[in-house]
Amino acid sequence: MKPIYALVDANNFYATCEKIFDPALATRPLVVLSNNDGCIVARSAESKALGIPMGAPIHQWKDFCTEHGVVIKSSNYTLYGDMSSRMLSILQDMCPQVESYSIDESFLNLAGYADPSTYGYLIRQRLQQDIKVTCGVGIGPTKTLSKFANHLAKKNAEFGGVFNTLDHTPEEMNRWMAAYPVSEVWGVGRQLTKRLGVDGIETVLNLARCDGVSIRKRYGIVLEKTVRELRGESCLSFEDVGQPKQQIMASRSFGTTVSDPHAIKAALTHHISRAAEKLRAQQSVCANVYVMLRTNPFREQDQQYRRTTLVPLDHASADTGVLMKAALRGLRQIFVPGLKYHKCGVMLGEIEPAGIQQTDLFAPVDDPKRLRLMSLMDSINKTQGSGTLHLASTQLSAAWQMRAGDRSPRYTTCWDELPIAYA
DNA sequence: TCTGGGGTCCTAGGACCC
DNA sequence: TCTGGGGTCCTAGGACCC
Repeated sequence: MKPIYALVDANNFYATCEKIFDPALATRPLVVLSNNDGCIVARSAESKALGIPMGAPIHQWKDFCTEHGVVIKSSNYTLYGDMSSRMLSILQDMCPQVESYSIDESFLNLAGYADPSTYGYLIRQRLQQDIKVTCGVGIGPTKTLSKFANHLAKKNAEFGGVFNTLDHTPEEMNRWMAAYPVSEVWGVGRQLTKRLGVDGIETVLNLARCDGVSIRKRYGIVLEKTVRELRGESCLSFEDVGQPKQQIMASRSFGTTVSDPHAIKAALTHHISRAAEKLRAQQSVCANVYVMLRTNPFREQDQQYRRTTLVPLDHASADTGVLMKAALRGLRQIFVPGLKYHKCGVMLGEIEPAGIQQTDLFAPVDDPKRLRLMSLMDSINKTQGSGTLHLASTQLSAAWQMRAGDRSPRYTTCWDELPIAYA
């Protein structure tokens, strides 16, 4: 049976999470900042109404926020992550096939349901009731159409939060597609919008009516799939939850510019620890470690530098110590003294499931005793808080730490930060 | 002063091989 | 004088997503 895709997407997810636990904020405009308190990554409905744009650097909007009483919050991923998994378990309870696409979005397969649209309303109601999260539901025969339907559901109040393309005639759908710019299509970003505009393709309908082959020649295979999906031909399949990641990254900009190699080393060892933890959590090993280092591209007055280097391991590993040694070797290769660095990070590549690597008798493998130590460390860090236990080689240095001035409490995961109700 | 982090997929170009 | 071309692998980088 062909799948029927329902995209369930929470409205203003981060802002909503903040409001749920602090009723005083219920009707106030609110924005949530990125890591490091750099730019605005989420806005409540009231902030959107004030015209605050997504992604804006907060320093350009600080005065505006003060003037209009906008509440500014640092991001609290512990809280959002926990709310996200609650949302996911409700969806999994309501539908056997769920693909978690991002922290606040999932695709569901509603094929076989007697009335997908009605079920969409039920899903919406249940999320509202159980966790106070409002979402939009877009339903269609392809992922790209369900994305577009979701957008229509959110933008047009008359649909009550659910839009199903299958409930509309082709003529009606054409009218909807003609009414929205091509930039609303999933997979069409800024650059493509510009190029398509030059070619006279300005609305969703314009794109849907393009010839697949010529689009492929001019724009590549990705956009060709998008065109076909807009016409109802499914090209992107359903992926079940729990696929192991093929790359694992950990990177962060420094709170300030950093030139001291020891501070960079400290940051890098921290990133490796986090990445290795994620690697072990999905029961994988990796064979490559990429190290990235760069200056701040926004500071045009500074000398610019960015480099990545790949360090292959001599055996696939999930041992923090092994990965750490490789990362530090990479850092020595690309570090240039005297520059003002802004960000560093690591990426683990060539990831495969642990335990099935091809090895011959003489190829080194991870030391099982060390692996038991790692898994013990992981479980303690999981329950007692990240960083409770770490390898001695993980250097502690405050020089590069993030800023997060206005983070709300981790209401749902930390005993010390539970919400308090006064009777 | 202050501009995120994590992920995927595709493509172009160089190196290398036969 | 004339000095291949196609396949594959790797890497870097770009585009997109949220």
